[in-house]
Amino acid sequence: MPPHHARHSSAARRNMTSSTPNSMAAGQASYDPAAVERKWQERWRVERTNSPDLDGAEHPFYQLMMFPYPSAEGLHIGNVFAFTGNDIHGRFQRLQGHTVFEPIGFDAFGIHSENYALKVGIHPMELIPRNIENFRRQLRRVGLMVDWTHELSTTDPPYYKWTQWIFLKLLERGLAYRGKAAVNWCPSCKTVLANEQVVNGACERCGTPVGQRFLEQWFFRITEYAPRLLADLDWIDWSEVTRTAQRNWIGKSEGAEIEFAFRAPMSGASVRVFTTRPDTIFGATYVVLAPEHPLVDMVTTASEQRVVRAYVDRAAKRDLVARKTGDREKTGVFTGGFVTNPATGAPVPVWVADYVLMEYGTGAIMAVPGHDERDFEFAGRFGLPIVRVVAAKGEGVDTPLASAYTDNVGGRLVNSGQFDGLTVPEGKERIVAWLAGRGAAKATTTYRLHDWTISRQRYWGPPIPVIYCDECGMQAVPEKDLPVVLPYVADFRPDDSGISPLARHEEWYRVPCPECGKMARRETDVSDTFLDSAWYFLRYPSTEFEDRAFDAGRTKRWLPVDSYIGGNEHAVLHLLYTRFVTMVLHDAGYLNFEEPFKKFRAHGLIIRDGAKMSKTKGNVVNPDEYIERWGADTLRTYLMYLGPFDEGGDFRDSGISGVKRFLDRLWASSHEMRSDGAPDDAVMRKLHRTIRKVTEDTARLSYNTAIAAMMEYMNTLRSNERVPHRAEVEPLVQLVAPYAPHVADELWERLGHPDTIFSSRWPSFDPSLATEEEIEVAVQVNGKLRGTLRVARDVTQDQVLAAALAVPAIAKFASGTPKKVIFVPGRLLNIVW
RNA sequence: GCCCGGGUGGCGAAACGGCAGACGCGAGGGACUUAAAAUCCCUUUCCCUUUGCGGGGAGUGCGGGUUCGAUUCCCGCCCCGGGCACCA
Repeated sequence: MPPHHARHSSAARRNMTSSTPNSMAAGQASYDPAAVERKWQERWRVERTNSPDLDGAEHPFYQLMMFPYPSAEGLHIGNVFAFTGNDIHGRFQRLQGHTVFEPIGFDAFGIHSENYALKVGIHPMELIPRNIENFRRQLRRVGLMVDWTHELSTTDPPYYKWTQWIFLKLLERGLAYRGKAAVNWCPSCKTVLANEQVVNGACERCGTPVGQRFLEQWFFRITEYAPRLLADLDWIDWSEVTRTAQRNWIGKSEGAEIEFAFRAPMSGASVRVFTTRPDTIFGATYVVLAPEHPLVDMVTTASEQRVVRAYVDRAAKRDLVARKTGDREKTGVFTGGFVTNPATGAPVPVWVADYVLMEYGTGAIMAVPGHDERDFEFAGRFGLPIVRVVAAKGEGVDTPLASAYTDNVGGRLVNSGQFDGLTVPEGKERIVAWLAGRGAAKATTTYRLHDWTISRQRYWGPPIPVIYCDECGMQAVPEKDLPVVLPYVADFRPDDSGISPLARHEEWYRVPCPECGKMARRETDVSDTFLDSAWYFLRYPSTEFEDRAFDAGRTKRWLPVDSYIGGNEHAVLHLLYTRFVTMVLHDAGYLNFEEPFKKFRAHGLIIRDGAKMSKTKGNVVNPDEYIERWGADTLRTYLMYLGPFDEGGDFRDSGISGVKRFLDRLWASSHEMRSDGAPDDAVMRKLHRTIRKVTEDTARLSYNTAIAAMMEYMNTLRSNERVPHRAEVEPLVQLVAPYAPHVADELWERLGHPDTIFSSRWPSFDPSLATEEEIEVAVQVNGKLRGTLRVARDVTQDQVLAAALAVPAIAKFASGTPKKVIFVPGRLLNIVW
């Protein structure tokens, strides 16, 4: 149901095209967002308003938003929310005098695109450009300050040439390697997934339970960077939630590796375990190996061979889902072998159980059932001894353990020989030192983070630039031969073989060896999409250079990114890989910074009717509809007004009319205002307070309260049908500009300014005007509010107290001299009798 | 289970430890108008009391605590959302 202005729209449009500066007084047209937005989007394009001088900017500001994946469904309202939040910040910085670069691009490679292409039966090379075109159209309508001359798509050969180049840099530095490994295999997408892409044991993309496969894969040695990736989190200016997520993902654990020597008949060998609780070693009553552990065969005695073999086989077949989720009932088998507890000298049995994971620590643990829940459960189930070695206050060696006692702060060591009575931290240190002295232990740090699997047995990605030669072995594709272009192949469907579709195209993969010239074979896997997006921000300022990934001068001027705002769903994927790649390029001498973003802020999620938007739920909001009905300016401002930007919010139709009304009133005020005489003093004070608040709130992304402040000022401007003065209105148009750029530019022009409002300077506030002369002070008696007083701003405590005592409603509580008087200047007076 | 968020009117939400509910939506009433729209004005947490003006009390998920004063800080719970999940 289009609002009131619909029937005026054609008249409005006529009026607008003929409007000239200063024509406002004559025949004001009502606000027609569609016409205004069309006009200004065109003007900005023609005048290149949003293309900064990348080489000459004196105060560069790089505002980066997370580039979208161009889905067939088109732009999502969540994208609009995120981009608007970025755009407001970028426009605000520009009004502050910065030269702002706000680029956008498309993250168009990857499984998501490819799966959709398979579903609709259209080749991605046709589908993706179509989707991108639709995204461009929609993005333009939102009115973003995007520099379209630096647009990029990860699927363009001039872009992925450099993605491949980055792969080669990692290869050169020994950070890319091939290895056969148990990998997550999605049977539906028929490809390998990184750990980060497995959600609850299922494929992040399609939801199919993920299985386990052993495949030869390319890995990036991100674990080598774990300590640095972790350390920098202490100082980078990022949202705390994101830093915490990364910290947890990297998962640093300090502890020790301890050797448990095998007993006869295998004397001489030993198994190394990792533990974070070396203090509990006197309570280690058995040792557990992961089923994949290389020592399993060796330790297993002849009599146990059959059972152990069967268990190991079953574990190998059991996919990672069943093992990592669902029923977690502990299982395991005894190997028949024994090792010696290096602290007690006692023999302890060696078991195999799948609750121990090969990929973490050493793949073997010392089990301390008394002080570890999992070990407690396992020991209970298999009748293994449970020994107490830590006791809380009031407990002794013999206090029975109904469950594992895992507290590592309050307890004291017991049953631990010479170490009895120590606290847990003391025990850790002393026991490790003691064992280390005998060569049986060393303090170590372990990380949860795994190396990054980047091979994808799929079609839609950049081919990994490597050639295998029977004579010379694995060869990197020489830089001059980049890009290795992804060929158009009609049959790009993956199959169960675990081999990439490109491996079916001999005409493509047969190439001469760059070293010896004999026929060799290209790598037929492509790389993970997350590699594409790990460096895109480096490319934007340099899109016109074909002979380098990023130009040194441009990079020096524009990077690192000043402000990056995006969804926290990327906290441990994109944002971690990006930091890693940046560090590697820094170490390789290509960048002089190792952290890519000076500032990162996570925004919230837009939901609908309390639920995440999805096609199946049918609650997807199409931005086009809202832009048509209300205009982009209203939609933008409304999305920001919904709630705190970092929390997101529930998108409902109710409320959007209030924002439209606000812009209508801004329009009306700009036309009705008077220019003669002087502005109202009280209104001007309110204006300066508003400028201060909007400036502060916009800077810290508190958009909802900034908008509220502008609305409040609008109420002041128009209260009791007063006619506002030009000096009262004009600055408001500027304050609104980051939020509702089209209407602001239109009104700015109508106010007689020939240039875009975005080349004007943000209004400043006068601190003395921003302060009220008279203030209201709350008067409390014994902490309870009993009245308020209007007093001069700079009154003293005694003056307020005297005034308060003169008020009967307060004086009636008086009983002698007050025990205490608390005075908060400008706020309140509390009298305690 | 662990780690993050969050819980405030009919609704979305504000609130440096200092007048809880700004701003907006919705609802009700009024002015202007032939009428409508637009605009402007008033009311809108709950309970008690008062013919009215007014007065009193309770109240920010629950229970404690610190403080002259707590939505805000501390301790212990409950509920909702998200993430991680046998990580030794």
